[in-house]
Amino acid sequence: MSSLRTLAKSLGLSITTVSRALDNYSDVSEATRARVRAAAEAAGYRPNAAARRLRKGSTEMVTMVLPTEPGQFNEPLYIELLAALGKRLAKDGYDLTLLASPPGTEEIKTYRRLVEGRRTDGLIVVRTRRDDARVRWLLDADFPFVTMGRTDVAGDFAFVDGDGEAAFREATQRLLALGHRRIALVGAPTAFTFATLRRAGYRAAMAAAGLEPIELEVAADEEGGHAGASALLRAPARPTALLCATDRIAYGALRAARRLGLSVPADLSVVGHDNLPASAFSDPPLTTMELPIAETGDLLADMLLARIGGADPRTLRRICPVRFVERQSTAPPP
Amino acid sequence: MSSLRTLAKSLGLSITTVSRALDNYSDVSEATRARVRAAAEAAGYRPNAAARRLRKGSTEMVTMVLPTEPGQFNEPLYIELLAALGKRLAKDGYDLTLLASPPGTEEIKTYRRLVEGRRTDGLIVVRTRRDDARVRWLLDADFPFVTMGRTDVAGDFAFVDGDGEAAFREATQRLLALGHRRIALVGAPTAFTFATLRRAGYRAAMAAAGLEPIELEVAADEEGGHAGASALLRAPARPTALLCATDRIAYGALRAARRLGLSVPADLSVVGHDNLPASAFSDPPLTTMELPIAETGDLLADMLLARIGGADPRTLRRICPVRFVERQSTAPPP
DNA sequence: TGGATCATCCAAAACGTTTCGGATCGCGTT
DNA sequence: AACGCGATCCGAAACGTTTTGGATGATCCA
Repeated sequence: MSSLRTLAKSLGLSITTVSRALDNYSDVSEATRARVRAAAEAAGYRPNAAARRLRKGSTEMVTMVLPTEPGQFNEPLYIELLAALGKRLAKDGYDLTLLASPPGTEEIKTYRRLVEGRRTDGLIVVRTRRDDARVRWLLDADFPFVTMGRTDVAGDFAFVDGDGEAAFREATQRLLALGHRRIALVGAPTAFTFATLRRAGYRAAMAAAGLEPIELEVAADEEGGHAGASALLRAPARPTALLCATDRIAYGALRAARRLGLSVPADLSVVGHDNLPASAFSDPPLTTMELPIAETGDLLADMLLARIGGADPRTLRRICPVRFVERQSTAPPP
Repeated sequence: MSSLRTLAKSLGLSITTVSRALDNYSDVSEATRARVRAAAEAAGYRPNAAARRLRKGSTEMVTMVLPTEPGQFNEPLYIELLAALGKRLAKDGYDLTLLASPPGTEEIKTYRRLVEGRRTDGLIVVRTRRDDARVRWLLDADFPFVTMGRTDVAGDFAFVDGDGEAAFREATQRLLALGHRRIALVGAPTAFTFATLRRAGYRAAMAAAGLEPIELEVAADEEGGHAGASALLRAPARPTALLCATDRIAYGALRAARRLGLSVPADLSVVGHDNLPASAFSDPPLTTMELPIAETGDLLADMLLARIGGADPRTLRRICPVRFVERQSTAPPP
C-alpha cells in the first residue's frame, strides 16, 4: 500500500532521497532524515520484499529443508535448532524458513527450486548421510550451505557436528568400568553419518577391551528400538547393557526390557543419545548424551553467514564435544 | 543466470512469447512451445521468484509462525502438521515456510514484517489463546489466515480444531464407568483455548455425575505434569485417576506416580491427549486421545487456499472428532 | 477482390526498490 | 570574479517477470 513513491510524494522529496534517508546514507541531512523517518513510521511503511530482493539480488533469507516422512526421528531437536538459528540470524536481518519435504528425489527437487529460483541465500542441511545427494548437488551448484552432521562426500563445505564417535567410545568405556562385558549396540541405519560414527566409537572401545561387539541396526525410533532390543535380549548370552544410538531407540528398548521382565538398571543398563526433554522422565530416567543445541545453532548460523559472505568453507568446520548425562538407567551388571 | 531475456535471444523470439509459451497460453503455436520448452529445460531455466512476485503481487508462499521458547510443548505434532500442510500446498504450487519466533510482542512484530512486507500470502496460526493478540491483529489487518485451535476473539476467521471438550467429557465418562470417583484434571494453562475446552469437558462430565472436580493447572510439559501429579497424589483423598491435558503432562504424571510407589494402572489410572509417538512405548503404554493430524493439515491447507482466494471465512470452520486410544494406563480403581 | 477472422507473435509498461551519476546551491579561497 | 568543494538532493536505469493492447500475415467467406 504505502510505497516509497507515495511517501516521497507526500513529503515533497524524491524517491531516491527517501530511500537513502531510511537507509542511513550520509548524503541526506539530519533534518530530512528525521522528517522521512517520522512519515515512514506514521504511514507504517515497510519496503516491499520482492522489489528489494529483485533489485539487490539477495533474499535475506536462509532455509532449512527438513526431510519429513510419517513418524520420523529427532524432530524436537530440529525445532530447538530452528529456534536458536532464527534468533542468531535475525540479528543480521535474515529470516529463517523451514521447508518440509519428503526425503529422496523430491528433496533434491526442492533444493533445485530454492537455489535456481533464487528463493534463498543459504541452506542448512540436516540429517546428513554418508553419501548425501543433497550435499553433492549443492557442492556442484556452488551454493552456500552448511550441514549439521558430517558426510563422506568429497569436497569442501562448512559443517558442525557432535563428536559422536568420542561420545560412544566414552559411554562404552563407562559401561565397561561398571563391569559390563556383554554390551550391545542398538544402532541406527548406517546410511546416516551419525549412526556410523557412533558405531565406530562403540567398536573402538570394545576392541580396546578385547571384546566382541554385539550390534544391531534398527529404525531410529521407538518401534525400532523395541524390536531391536527384544531380539538382543532374547539371545542366549543376553547383553547386560544396551547402548542406543538415540533416545527414541532407548525408549523402545526400555519398553522391551520391561516386557521381558527385566528391570532397568538392576538387570540391564540402557544408554541413549540426544537428551530429549522426555528422557528425564522416562522410567527410569535415562542416562544419555547431549549436544548443546543452542550453541550448535549459533555456530551453524555464523558459518552460514560467513559462507554467504564468501568465506572459505575449509575454515568452517567444527566438531563439538558431547556431554554425558548420567541418570538412573545405568548400574553395574547383575 | 538464465533469464527470460537470454532464453528469448537464443531462440530468436520475444520475451513475451517465451513467457507465454512456458505458461501454456493458447496464443503460441505448438511447435514454438515445444522449442521453448526444450531450450528452457536445457538451460535449466527457472523463473526468478522475486521478479515474479513483484509483478504478480503474490508470493506463492504460506507461512506458519511457531512460537518457540526453550522446552515448549507439542512440537512433534507441529512438525507432522507441517509435513501434511506442505504436501497439500505443494499441489497448488505454494511453498510452506515455518518461522520460529519467541511468543509475545516479538511474535506480533514477526507477523507485521510478514504481512506488511508482503512476504507471504497467508498465515497459519497455531497454539491459539483465548485472547489471542495475533488473531486480533490479523483480523484487523484483514489478512488471510487460518488457525489451528479456536479463540474467544470476536470476528470471523477460518479454523480447524479438535473437539477437546467432547473428548475430555468422554474420557471422564470412561473413567467413571470404570468405577473411578476421585478423578483429577492435570490441566494446561487456561490462557490456551485447548486447555479451557478440555477442562470444560471434564467439568461437565464430573458435574453430570454429581462429583466435585479436582483440578490443577500446570505448565504443559513433563516437568509441569510431574509437579502437578506429585501434589495431587500427596493430597489426603488421593485421586484414583489423573486426566492429563497432554501426553507430555502425562509422562510427568507417570513418573510422579512411580516415585510415590504407586503402580499404574493398578493404583492409579492416567490418561493423556495427543498420542505422541512415544506414548505407545511409555510404561505402561499410555491411554490417550488423538486428533488425526494429517487430515487436519489437509483441511487447514484447503481453508487457507480458499481464504487467499477470497472465500468467506464463515464457511471455513471445522471441529473434528477426537479418537480415544485405549492402552494400558487405565483400569478400575483399587 | 475486399473484408473478416484466426493464429501467432511482439513492444512496452508495470511491479517497487536500490544505486549510479550527476545537478544544484551556498560558501570560502585565490 | 572565478573556482573548488562539501552538503543535499534527484532523474533515470536496472533487477526479471507478467500482461496489456495491439501488429502482422494467412486463410476463409461472400
